[in-house]
Amino acid sequence: MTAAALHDWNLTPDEAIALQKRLAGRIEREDRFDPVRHIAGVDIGFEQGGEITRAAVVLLTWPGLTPVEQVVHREPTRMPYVPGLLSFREIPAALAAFALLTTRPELVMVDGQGIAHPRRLGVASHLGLWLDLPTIGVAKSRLCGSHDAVPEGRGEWTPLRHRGEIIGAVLRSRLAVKPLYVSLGHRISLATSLEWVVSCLGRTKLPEPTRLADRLASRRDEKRP
DNA sequence: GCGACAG
DNA sequence: ATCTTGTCGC
Repeated sequence: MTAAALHDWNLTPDEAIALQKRLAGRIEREDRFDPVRHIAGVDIGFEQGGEITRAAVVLLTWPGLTPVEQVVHREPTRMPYVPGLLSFREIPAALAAFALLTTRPELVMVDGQGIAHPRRLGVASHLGLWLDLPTIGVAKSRLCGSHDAVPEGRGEWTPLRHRGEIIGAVLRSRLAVKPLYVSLGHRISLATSLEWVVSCLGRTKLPEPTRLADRLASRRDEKRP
């Protein structure tokens, strides 16, 4: 893997798919991280009809989940949304936003899939590889795989399977609300990922890191004070 | 060949 | 993702 290839985000669909297959082999599925003092939440939003990409990162303390830093990076949108190739549309902006942080987190939650992806390299995994940090994918809907009905109890979950492999968990974060699709991104196990997501749940559907990043990315905070 | 399809 | 009003409920 050359540095040039890793830094090229303007690939053809075929090249992007080939790159994902190679990078997937680098994903670490077991826990390997330092004591957590800060957790970051990342999400991307769009402005001006999609012409501008807006990346937001929020840093929260652990424990306590108190927001202590938040950054936003805007840049021209580079490509349209293509299922399976989301990282090539969002990661460049996310990396630029991360570069603005003054403190480096020990854990990152990303709005999107981790390895619960056709080629096992969703945006959370891809970003984890780039940041070389533990990441967890927290998606609001399914990209691939199938699962049984999710138990109704808060915190309960059922495995998400794809081609005979357990690629994630469908978690009931709130009662009577569509479940969350949790999958390991990088340097963390599925079991630990679930523990962290549940630990970061407030009284809303999304865990705090992702919820706050979501608000900042879509400017919901300034629109609805 | 016919759907499905993160954000 | 984004566009959008009211409305039901803790």
